[in-house]
Amino acid sequence: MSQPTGPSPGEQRSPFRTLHLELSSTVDRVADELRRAVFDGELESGTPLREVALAESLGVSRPTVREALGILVAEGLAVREPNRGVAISTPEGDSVRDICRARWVLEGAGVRRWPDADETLRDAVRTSLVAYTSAVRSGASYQELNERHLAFHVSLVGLTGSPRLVAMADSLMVELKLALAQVDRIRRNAHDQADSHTALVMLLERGDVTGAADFLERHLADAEASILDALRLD
Amino acid sequence: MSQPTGPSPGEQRSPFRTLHLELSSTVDRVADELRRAVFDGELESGTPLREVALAESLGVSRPTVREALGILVAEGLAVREPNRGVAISTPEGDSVRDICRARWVLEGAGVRRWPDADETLRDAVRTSLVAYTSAVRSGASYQELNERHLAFHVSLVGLTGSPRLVAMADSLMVELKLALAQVDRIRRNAHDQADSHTALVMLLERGDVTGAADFLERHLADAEASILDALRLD
DNA sequence: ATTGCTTGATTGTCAGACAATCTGACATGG
DNA sequence: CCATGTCAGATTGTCTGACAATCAAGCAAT
Repeated sequence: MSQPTGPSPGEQRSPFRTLHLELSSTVDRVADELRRAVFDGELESGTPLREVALAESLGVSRPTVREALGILVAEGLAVREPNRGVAISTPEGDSVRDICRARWVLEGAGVRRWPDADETLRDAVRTSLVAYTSAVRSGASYQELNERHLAFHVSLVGLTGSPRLVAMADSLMVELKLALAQVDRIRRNAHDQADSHTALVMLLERGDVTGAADFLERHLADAEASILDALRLD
Repeated sequence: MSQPTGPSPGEQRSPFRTLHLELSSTVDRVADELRRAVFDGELESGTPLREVALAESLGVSRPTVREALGILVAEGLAVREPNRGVAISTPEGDSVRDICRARWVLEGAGVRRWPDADETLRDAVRTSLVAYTSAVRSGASYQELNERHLAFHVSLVGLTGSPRLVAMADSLMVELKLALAQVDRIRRNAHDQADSHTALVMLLERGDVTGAADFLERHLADAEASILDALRLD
């Protein structure tokens, strides 16, 4: 035995554990580019995504574009009507309400598990909070503020310790970003919510879980009302 | 105005409201067939899904198969390793635990909303319960019992009134069905859980929401232990 | 005003092809 | 014996080109 510390073949015990190689397919890069364009407001809600036009524009073939569009549709960023192609989703009032309701279920579950959660998960919440607040103070770009803000909320779901719930929260945030991109097209009012979030974490650190849950519920309700108001949807 | 009752062009007021035409693409049919084969145990966990072989077998082209495989992967039923193709997922112990934890979050949220839920949603729970119990009494097939059983649990999530949470629950059930299909390959022990479910609904009808929630938590914990035991995973 | 036809555009699906990559076996050299 | 280099086969990732089905719009006809 030349490797006394790694007898099991499945688990490599080597000095290269920290190395990673980002191998991305063309399809993934196309999907990323489309997402970026949507979130940056370059593609308005309802815009049809023609396969041939995109293929020529991006310098890839039509099947590749088609597969990328399938990903966007699966994520809810776009909708496909049979034989009519796919178009950027238009966030309805019902969608926003539904997303916020689902957020409350997921994030509330995370907050309630704060006392029992692993220390590393609680630390993830703290670090995402400081990442957000420091971005606010340093006057980061609007896109980045949104990103950090939503990342904080996802880290709350992370308290459940469930990768699947986090994935669901991520998917909700993607849809939310779509709605926000439509709002920001009109008026970019990323009002500072750092204080609110800091207060939430302080309640948690103090052990007041139910207080934090109530606070979160109000916070999410406010966010919903704010988005609906900005979208001018009843 | 020749249509005084339907002035808005988006809402058709015609006598054909009940008609529906199921238009399904080839890709969807391929995906359905693959799902069926997995759930029926024809495809063992870990089986590689070769694109050319499937295309010839099903009489469709490779891009069509490829797109269907993408759907399966997005659902979590299969995994894709770059340049190595996709294979049926193998349910790990961690996956089962995670699925059950996520189930508890979603279904618990539904149960807690029973008092405030719309009457039609509560009725959906009742009807799915009788659909399950009657299937049990009539000695329905194993597949159908599973289907009804999981449909009842999804109907609990439906109490939240959130389509997205229901979709998430559906996705969890699909993964659960995959794990159960592996179990049933060995021993088909769909032990009768109708009594347990009936007791849960009776607690709800009585207005004992917290009691129902506790009952559900135990029920889900038992289910998790049972599946893990059957899979012989620690 | 409704129906029917025609044209152009777009998607859904197919067939064939090629390069890149993985697997496994084999050969080579220390 | 072990590590490395090499090769053939298999499979995927992607491209090209093509065709039928469907849709939208415009126009003609009843």
